[in-house]
Parts: sequence; C-alpha cells; structure tokens
Amino acid sequence: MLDIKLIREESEFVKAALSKRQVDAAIIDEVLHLDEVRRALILDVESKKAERNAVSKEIGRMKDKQEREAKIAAMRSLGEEIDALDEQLKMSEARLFDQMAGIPNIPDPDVPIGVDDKDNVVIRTVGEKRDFDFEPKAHWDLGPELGIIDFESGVKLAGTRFYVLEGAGARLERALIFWMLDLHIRQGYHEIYPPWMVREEVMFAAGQLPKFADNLYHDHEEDFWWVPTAEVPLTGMKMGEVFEESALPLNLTAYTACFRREKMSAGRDVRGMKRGHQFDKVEMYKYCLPENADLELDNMVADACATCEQLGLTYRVLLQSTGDLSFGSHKTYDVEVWAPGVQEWLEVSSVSNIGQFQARRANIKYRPADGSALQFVNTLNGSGLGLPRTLIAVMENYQQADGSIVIPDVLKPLMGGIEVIR
RNA sequence: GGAGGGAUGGCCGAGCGGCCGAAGGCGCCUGUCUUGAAAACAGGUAUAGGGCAACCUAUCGUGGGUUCGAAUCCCACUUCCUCCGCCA
Repeated sequence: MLDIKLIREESEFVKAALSKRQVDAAIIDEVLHLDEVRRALILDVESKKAERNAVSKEIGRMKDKQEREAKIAAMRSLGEEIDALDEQLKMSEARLFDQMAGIPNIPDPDVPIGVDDKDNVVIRTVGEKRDFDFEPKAHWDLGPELGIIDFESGVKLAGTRFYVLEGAGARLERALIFWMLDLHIRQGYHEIYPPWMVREEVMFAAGQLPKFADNLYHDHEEDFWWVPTAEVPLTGMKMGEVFEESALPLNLTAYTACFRREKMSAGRDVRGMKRGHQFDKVEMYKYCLPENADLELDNMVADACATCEQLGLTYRVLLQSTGDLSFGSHKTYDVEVWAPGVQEWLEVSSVSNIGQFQARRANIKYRPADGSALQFVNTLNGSGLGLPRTLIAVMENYQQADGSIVIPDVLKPLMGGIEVIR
C-alpha cells in the first residue's frame, strides 16, 4: 500500500514512477478524486459530531425540562444526518481502499525499465558452467532411473504438478533444508517454524490478497489460506506491532512448504519438478530501518549467493526490470543457478526490498530512539533457497557418466554415509 | 463439541450511561536538588484521521444495536484461561 499523502502531494512523481511498470495514471487521478470526496465528507460529518457531543454534554446538565426535550429532539435528527453521512463516508473510504490496495509498489530508481523478465539485467555470473565429456541428463530422466523421483505416484496421489521423492532423493531434500537453515542461523537469522495456513488478513498484509487470490489455495469452511511462501507468516507475525529501534534489524529464517495454484503459469514448465503446486522453500526475512534497507538488501543477496556457492553451483545475479518486479517490490535481485541437464538458468531465489509497502498493510512500525513519531519499518524477503530447483541443479551438476550423482561436500554429513547416489 | 470466566494506555489496574482518552501505581522523559548517581519533589508521557492553525473527530478485543449521549446496557464474533467430552 502506498502512502495516500505521497500520492496527494507528489502525484506527478507517483504517476511517473508507476508508469515504468505499466500502471495507468488514471488510477492515480481516480484515487485523488476519491480522497477529495472522502475528506470533504470527513469535514462535514466531524463538525456535526462535534456539535452533537457539545450539545449532549449540555443536556446532561440541563434543568429546564422543555428546553431539554427540544435539544434531545434536535440531536435525534442531527444523529440521523450523521448516520447517513457516516454511511457515505464508509463507502467512500472503502472505494478508496479498494483502489489503493490494487496499486503496486513504486520501483527504486535503480530498477531498469522493461516489459518482462527478458529485460532483467545480469549483474554478475559466478563460476564456470561445468564441462561434460558426456551428454548430461535432465533430472526427469536421472531421478526415475535412480529411483529417487517418482512422477507417476505424484500424479496418482494429487494430479499433475505433483511428484514423490523417495530414498536418497527424499533424504537429499531433507538434508538441503536442514543445511540451509543451519547456514542462515550462522549468517545471523533467527529460526521460525510458522503455521502453513493463515487468516485472510495475513494474506492481505503480505500483499497476496486481494489481487492474487487465483493463485492461492483456500479452505472455504474455515478462514484458512495455505501459504504460497514463508514470507506471508513472517510478515503476519508482527502485524500491528511496534519495534523499538534497538530491536532492528530483525533477521528471520523459516522453512515451509509453499502452495501455489500456478494458474498464471498454466502450461509453463509442466515437465519435471521445476514448478509444482507444493514445494519446499527456506526463506530469509528482515525487518529493518528504512535507511538501512539498501544495505540489508545487499547482505541478503550475499547470503543467498553463499548458499549457491557452498553447494558448488554456478550461479548468476540479475536485477529485475520494472516489467518483472512483483506487486509489492521496490527492488528485486534474482539468483539463478545453471542446470546443465535442462540447459537452463533456474531461478532459485528472489531477494526483494519491499520498502514500507507491506509494513503499511500490516501496520508494523518502530519507535525511533530519539523519541520522534512512530515510523513504518521496511521489510525484505528472499529465498534461501527454493528447494526443487536447487535439487534439480545439484542432481544435474553432480551427475556422472554412469548416471550416478555425487553428494556435494557440505551435505555429506547429513546423508547417513551416502556419498554417491547410484 | 459442551459449561463457565476474562479481554481497559508500554506494563499492572480502577472505572454509578453524561464532568472518562480514561483514577491510581509502575516504567520512561524533562526539570529542581547533587561533584555525579540514587532518593525526594514538580511537570510531561497512547494511536490514527481531518484542519494553515486554535482545535476537532475516532479508538477501552472486533463488528453491529439501544440512547440526545456508551469503556459502562444488548447481540454476534475473535481470543485467552478453567472444567468436561472427543482426538493425532
């Protein structure tokens, strides 16, 4: 959610910034109009309420019965006017809120202008693509051949976009989760194990609702929404709270499964396990001071890169263009790893500075140490990393000519003596 | 699932339908005193919205209702606690 005052006072700046991400300026004009209507109503209804309050106090002190009855009658009709105006104001505020809730965040000036992910800019590439003296296989061949991925059972159980991991495959997934969490703890994050289902208001706070309901799983009988990322509960955890400045930054890490209907990606990446309805992810999250957000964003990108590096993966860092930037993001870096079997760079992490956007929706503030007025915190989130794609990259990069897979060094202690999956 | 009890400011806690945005205490901030600190004393100390401002409006878990007027009365919901039942 943007600041209505910013829109009111710097409307040209806001329009220009949003036009970079193809947002029609008309919505800003609409918001400005609704805001004016709203404020006019507030002026009117509040002056009437002030009058009623004042007169009601007098009534309490009045002795003269006739005069008293007359005032009560007058206030009764004034009350009816107030009710009518309140109703109008409520509707006016709801319309304004609906419009505001649909406006994406303003991109950072550093963000390159573009229409989609093809306009993302590669910042750096680390490591060399491995040279194979044989034809590297894709994970959808390697996995079933080794008996560690079972696509048929996934479909039998839940349909397309589901799969089963078994044996050393399941264990490798578990090892990656365990190892990543430990790494993030060493990097200074505090581990959280949150609910995987949340209330509607939490989905709103995180910016998933109302706009992206299509992509979420929802239990209609209870007010439960399955989390599409741990970012959602990590945002919701602090809803309505005020941090002391000294408590920031707060770095959190959490493992959750993530659930996505993938309606927006129907037909894309249907083969293999690159894009499923359920996947594991270890997430990093920060609450921080606005002035430190740029620094913390760099730190988080470095933390995500360290994960790739220690796994021995070739990776690159991209700065997302305005066309690819997610709804709530101010600035986002993607980290992609090279997967030689599918011959693709796979996005394993998206590290974003959300600015105040979620903090406004979730009402999360901090109390400045100098005692000045409460301010919204900034929030940042980043995958550290998305599991299926990391698993794909590990499998495809560590495969050998005979179809076996070597376990990366950092994971060996967690594999119960397995050094090669064969 | 059933029965009962609670939810008030940073914390504890009081609150006859009007003088209650809310007593009192604690904490915190400022000042006096002190070489400094402590103590004592005095003052201050919620959030949001509107207004150039004085100031006004709203908020006592949330949402409705009754009333000229609601922290206070009524209804629903949320949540916490206790007990019973059921269950991984």
